[in-house]
Amino acid sequence: MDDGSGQRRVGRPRDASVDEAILVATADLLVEVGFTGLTVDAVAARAGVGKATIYRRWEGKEQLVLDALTASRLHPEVPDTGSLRSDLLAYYLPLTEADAQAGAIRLMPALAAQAALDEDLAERLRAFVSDRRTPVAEVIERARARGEVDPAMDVELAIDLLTGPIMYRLYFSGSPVDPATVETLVDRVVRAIGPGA
Amino acid sequence: MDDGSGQRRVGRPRDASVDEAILVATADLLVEVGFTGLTVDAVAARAGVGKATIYRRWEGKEQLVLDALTASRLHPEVPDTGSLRSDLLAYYLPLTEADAQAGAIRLMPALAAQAALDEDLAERLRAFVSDRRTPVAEVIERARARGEVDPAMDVELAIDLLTGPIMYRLYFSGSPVDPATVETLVDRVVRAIGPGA
Amino acid sequence: MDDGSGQRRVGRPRDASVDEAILVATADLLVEVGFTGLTVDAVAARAGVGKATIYRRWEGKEQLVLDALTASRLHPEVPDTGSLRSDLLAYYLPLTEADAQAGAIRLMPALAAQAALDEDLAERLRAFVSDRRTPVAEVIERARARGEVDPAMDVELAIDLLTGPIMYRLYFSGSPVDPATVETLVDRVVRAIGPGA
Amino acid sequence: MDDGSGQRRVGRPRDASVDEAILVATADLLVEVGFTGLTVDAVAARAGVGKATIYRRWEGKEQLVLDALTASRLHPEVPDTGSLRSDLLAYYLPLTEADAQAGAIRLMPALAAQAALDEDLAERLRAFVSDRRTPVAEVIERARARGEVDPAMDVELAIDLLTGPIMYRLYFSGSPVDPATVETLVDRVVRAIGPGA
DNA sequence: AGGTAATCGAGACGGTACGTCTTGTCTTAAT
DNA sequence: ATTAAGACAAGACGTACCGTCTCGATTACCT
Repeated sequence: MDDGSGQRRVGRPRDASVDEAILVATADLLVEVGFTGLTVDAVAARAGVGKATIYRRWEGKEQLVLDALTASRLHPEVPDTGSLRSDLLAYYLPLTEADAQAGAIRLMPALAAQAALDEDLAERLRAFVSDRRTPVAEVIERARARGEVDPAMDVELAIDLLTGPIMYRLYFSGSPVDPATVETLVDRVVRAIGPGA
Repeated sequence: MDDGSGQRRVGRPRDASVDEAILVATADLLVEVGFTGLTVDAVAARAGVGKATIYRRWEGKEQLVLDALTASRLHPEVPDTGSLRSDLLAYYLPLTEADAQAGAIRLMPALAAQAALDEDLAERLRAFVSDRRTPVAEVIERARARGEVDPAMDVELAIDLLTGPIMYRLYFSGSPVDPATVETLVDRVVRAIGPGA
Repeated sequence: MDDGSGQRRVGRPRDASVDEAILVATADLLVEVGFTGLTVDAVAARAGVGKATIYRRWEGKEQLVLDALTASRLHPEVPDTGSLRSDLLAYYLPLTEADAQAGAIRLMPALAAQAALDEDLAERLRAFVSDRRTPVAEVIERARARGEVDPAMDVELAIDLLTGPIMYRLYFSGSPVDPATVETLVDRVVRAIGPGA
Repeated sequence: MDDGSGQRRVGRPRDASVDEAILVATADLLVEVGFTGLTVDAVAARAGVGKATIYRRWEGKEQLVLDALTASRLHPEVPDTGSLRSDLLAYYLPLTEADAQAGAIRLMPALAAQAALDEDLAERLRAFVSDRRTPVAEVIERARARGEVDPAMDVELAIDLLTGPIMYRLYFSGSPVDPATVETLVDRVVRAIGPGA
């Protein structure tokens, strides 16, 4: 009889606490030295692990970092405040805090750059991004049920209208992402996706 | 004898054709191997140039790439078709072509990643981005003069509402950027920034 | 109840066929890839054995190789042809065959190199070498009894005079070790160790 | 106009002082940690040199060590004391000192082991060995001119009769190489290669 | 018969050296 | 002073091997 995984394992099984140690070391080092400054040797040393143990689990630095991010993700709660506008503000305003902008979100361009050369990484990156979008989709669908959103509006594009400008500012234009900006953005998007005139 | 720049020059003057050769080699290689795969040695070899010659002119790979991008830019003409909607479509629809998406635009995440560690590069990146935004700003201001845009609307945010979602899709979510999407996007943004109800 | 060895044994006894398989795999691989190219992983894989099983029996690669050599040794018969000269030729001429020179004898320098760092290995190496010298000692002693050898001659040095030049040629000088050379060598040594003038 | 080497050199020439520094560091480390304990990283660090600089000049550790030995060789003076016996003692007795046996000579087995896998190294090793044999050859030829050596005696084999037993003892049999032994050895070899009875 | 304990194949583990690669600087002779 | 060529120091990369360890399964001995 077999377990559900269908995976017959011989030999010494991988030590799950090692995965944990590596991911923690990676996350810590990312904060300290950034993506480019991160070396696999440093991760191995910090985690008290051999380099081979890292390369046995991940193909390279990018996959490792992506996993470190994924593992440390705080699945944001889906806000439910009663109105589309306040739900969206509840979701997006925390992004204006310095902490949020200094954290994991900073690493996205490096991953996107690498993803251009590595379809596997690109796939994982898309999954990661998609994961973060789910709460917003839920908020919008709920609003649509209440009649606050144009029935014809594509949810994906609606999310892009919110997240896109914020990321664009953070990464490329350097314009500030502050509460006032987010509020204006949300107001404009609420108008854009509301029921047709 | 001195030139007007007040710059005292001794010895052999720099060969301007060398700058050109380096930038062309850089641009070619970027297309072939991407940003991460680009090495300064390869650029030097391709350009038939010593590495010192490159480092005498640029501070590093990132600045070089940024200049290669800037040099090869097609300063897009500011469209003037009579309406905000058709002006914006004239500007953004070309981005849906495969060529455009495979080209220089692909390199932005790598530059953004590096810019996080290098304020000088960040400054140059912002300038580059700002440069590309000017035509859209002009289109929007013209529309505002015609009464098509809310007088209170912040132009910068308006541009972010258009460019942000497109870049976000290209780099992170992997969703397609096709003519239908761009058209829907433009329609929604036109509604969002139109004169208040 | 105890066996005569005074060794109290509990648990599953060691499988003797496993020793054999490991030694055979080692000997085969030595011929194929040489001492430096030999890895314990490869021995384990070839023998169909876990690495721990090897390390349970030997302290390391060198001991293993030395045992593989010892196990595969063809204890050369002590020649007895009636004269010192023909006895010595009977013993040393086989060494001029390509097979002999390509085989185990080739591995001696690697073991000697390692022995310089490992007194235990050095001891085993000396025992191995001494083992091979015994037949020659017997030949010489027999000759001495017949009056063919100087009573004052040290047997050990006599053997060194024969084996030393041959090994030196094989390992270091690269000079050929052919039948003519061996014959001349034996003739000279017979003269050197013969009864004093 | 070209120099005699016929080698047209462009680019920065190799820095000869770097070769020196690397060889000195190698020689020092060999004494401290032995051949097996020697790492290329350690040589680079000690020499204040990048690893690539080492690999640009040598193919690996063995070639480097061999060059370090060759460079540091003290071309032993050819003794000329008037008799074959005393010339040979003048040459070989110094080998009985602990210093001599602990030094470069200790590394020969490791090199010989590697030479079995690398024809280029084997060639260099033979040249090194041959170089050390020259003085003895000269001593023997001079003795032959004086009538102390059998005109038919092959000089190479004569040298093997002296050096072979000494090396064999040092590397394999572990028997001592002390002044008394060397004296006996020389006496016996002098008898072996003297003019025919 | 059941318990105990060392064995087995498999392979993960920490550590460490390898040889390659890239970066940005420096050195040469020639222009 | 600049150029092309390429050597240089520094240090990260990903691979390989060593000798140890852990796992589940086996195989004897000893109650």
